[in-house]
Amino acid sequence: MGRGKVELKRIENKVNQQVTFSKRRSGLLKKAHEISLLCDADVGLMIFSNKGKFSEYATDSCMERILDRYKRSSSVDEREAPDLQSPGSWNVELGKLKTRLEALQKNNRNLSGDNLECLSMKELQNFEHQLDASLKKLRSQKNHLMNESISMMHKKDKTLREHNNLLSAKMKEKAKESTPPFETQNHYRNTLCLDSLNSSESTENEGDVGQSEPNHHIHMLGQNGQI
Amino acid sequence: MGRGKVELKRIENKVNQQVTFSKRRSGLLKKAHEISLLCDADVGLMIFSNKGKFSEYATDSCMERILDRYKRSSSVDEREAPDLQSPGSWNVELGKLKTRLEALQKNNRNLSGDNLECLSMKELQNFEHQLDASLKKLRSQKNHLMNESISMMHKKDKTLREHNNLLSAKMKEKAKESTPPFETQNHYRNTLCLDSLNSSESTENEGDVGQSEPNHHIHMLGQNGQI
DNA sequence: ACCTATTTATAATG
DNA sequence: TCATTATAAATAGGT
Repeated sequence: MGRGKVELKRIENKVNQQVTFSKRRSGLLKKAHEISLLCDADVGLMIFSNKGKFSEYATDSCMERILDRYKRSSSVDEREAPDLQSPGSWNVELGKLKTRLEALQKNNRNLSGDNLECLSMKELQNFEHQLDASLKKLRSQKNHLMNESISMMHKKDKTLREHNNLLSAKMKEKAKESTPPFETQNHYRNTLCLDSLNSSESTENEGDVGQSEPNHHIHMLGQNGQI
Repeated sequence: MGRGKVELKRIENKVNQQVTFSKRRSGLLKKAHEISLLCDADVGLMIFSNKGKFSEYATDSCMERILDRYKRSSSVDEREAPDLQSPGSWNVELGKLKTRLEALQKNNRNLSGDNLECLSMKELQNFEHQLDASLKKLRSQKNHLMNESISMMHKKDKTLREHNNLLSAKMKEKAKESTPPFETQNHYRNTLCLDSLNSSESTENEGDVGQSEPNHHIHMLGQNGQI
């Protein structure tokens, strides 16, 4: 959006970076406000510039409320600073950590597809294979989870059907007691069974179990909890 | 931004609201990521839809880190660069770095598909999308590189052929001077041309250019690689 | 900070 | 939801 297409990588020129930051920050805040207003959403946004300057937006101007909601939704909130007592060469440690951190961050960006311009063909291919492999593993794990949930539903279904049969049998008994057996009643019972079976099967087939391509069916399944 | 001007007020129609929410949410997340990457900013973004569905973005995928920083900055004033001279601050710095490093490392493992067992369905889906997007970007970049090299070789080929023609012409001249023209020499020239052409083409076709996902890449591709 | 040429985001539509 | 398209908005690069 501007006179040139923007490269998705760190802006090295400090001045440009600062200008861009300022413009984009206001854009981001504005859009956060808009979605909150238009769509009735609760939004919390925190921005620290590289210089440490802080900006925020929160629906109803109350970040605390959003944070509370966040904590509640993510249930687990254990907070503990790592204990570092050894008075030794912190200086050295710090340097090492920073180096390592930079390496990791670079890798992370590569893996996120954000820093590809400077990679050679061979490196690109390596990353491609790595990503492909990761995706396979991930999808297999996803399928595993889904299959588990499906078999669980099968069991549930079976249980329900058994219960249903039991109830039907009982009804039959009662019917026998009060009135002499009649053809119509048998027929009635069978119909009931079939109905319950059909409805449960159509329910459990509502998600797309098949591999590959993230798609909306899967979203809907996982939407509200862990399956 | 769209076919109609947007009214800055709550969208009453539930369906429209949901659609708009979905679109704007992805836009917001994207922009949060972009400012983080481009300007080296630390960003934390939390969104609850009106239905309660939660989405988030955090620099380095670690919301906890951002929240921590937020808490620190809102209680104690986190002005400017940390004072590395005071002995106590190293400790703090070190802790921060380690936290960040751990976050990155975790993210890295997840992106590499190494640590999937403990992820929820939702997290898995997030990572799947991320990986998919990365792979697309990566392949597009790969294609870009290949196209570049191909067009370079075409140029080279052209140059060589021109040079070749020049030489042939010269030879022909010389031949004219010393001996009367003969069929064999023409034939020789043609053979040479074909050879140079073939060798360059076999080189440029190494690797798979036409990888999957045709649609979106196409327009990204044309950017710089003319062929 | 202001100005536009462009690129992006997205509302409407199928 | 998904894709497409026409348009409104955001913003990169200049001044």
